[in-house]
Amino acid sequence: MTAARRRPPRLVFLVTAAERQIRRWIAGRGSAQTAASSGQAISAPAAGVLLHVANHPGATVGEVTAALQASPAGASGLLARMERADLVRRRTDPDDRRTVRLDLTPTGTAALDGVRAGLAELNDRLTDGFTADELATVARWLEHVTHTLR
Amino acid sequence: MTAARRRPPRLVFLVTAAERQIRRWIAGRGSAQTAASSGQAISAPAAGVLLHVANHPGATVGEVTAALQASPAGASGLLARMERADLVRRRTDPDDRRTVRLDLTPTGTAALDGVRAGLAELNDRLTDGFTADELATVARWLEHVTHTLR
DNA sequence: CGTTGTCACTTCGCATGCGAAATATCCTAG
DNA sequence: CTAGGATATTTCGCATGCGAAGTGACAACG
Repeated sequence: MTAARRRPPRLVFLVTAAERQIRRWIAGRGSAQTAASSGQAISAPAAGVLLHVANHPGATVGEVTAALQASPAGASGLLARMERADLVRRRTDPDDRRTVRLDLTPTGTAALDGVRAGLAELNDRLTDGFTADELATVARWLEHVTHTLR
Repeated sequence: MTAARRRPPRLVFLVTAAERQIRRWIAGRGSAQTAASSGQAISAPAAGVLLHVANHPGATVGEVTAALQASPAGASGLLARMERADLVRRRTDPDDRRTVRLDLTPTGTAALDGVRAGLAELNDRLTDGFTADELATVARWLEHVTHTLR
């Protein structure tokens, strides 16, 4: 059981599996707790959008794209679905009609509390049993992954 | 910069971003290196299938599903695409015609070397700059995520 | 002013992945 | 032997995500 005994497992697979498990959890239990009031599960990327737009009203699609580290196409699709779900509103910037500015709808604002609560619970579960140092290592590694493959 | 200084970033987002980055890397640079000979990028789950079936010829769909920690539906779809790409063959078990047994095609077998090489390179990049202990912590955390949300 | 390039975003075609329902096959009790 | 349940896999509808190509709008040069 000593840390370095076993040949390090394939981290690629572990990350893939972990991400899918998170997605499943959000879709499943999440629908009963994360979104609580609204009743529908809000995916991690969607939650990211809600939080970003809440902190930066009038944010552009490009800003959201950067914040999520997604592709423009992916962000566009996500925002379209979120608009269909009445969570955000898209509005063409009158000063530069190429850019689209985003705002939360009342529904989106109302969903915020549930999102924050769900995120907190998820974070609690994910961090449970690990020291701050260990979690810092994990975070550093995840950032390393994101940046080294860029 | 001390480890525990900043409020721990939202691990959920980091995992999500890292997984997407891995997927992008495989699809992009991967097509030129991972699959080398065959020429087409092989996704992480597809690589998992190839390796599992190589080690367990005649494996069933259920076994692959468990190995990948995927849903039966997801595995089924993946296998359908892999069969379309001529990487695996599906054959009904004559002793129990509900189960489907899997084997690698010659193409699939030929792709194995490239897959292993790509996986090794990816693993090198992912582990670069981290000690064995740190990586063990990361692996332990990823497994914790997978299991605690189950 | 127009032409030409750049920028912001969307659309399209595809891969991946899920849950729920359908399908086909096997097994077991009566 | 057969009805009913269990099991293995697929199909369907949807969400997510990407790259490439398309669209519309600004900008800069002549």
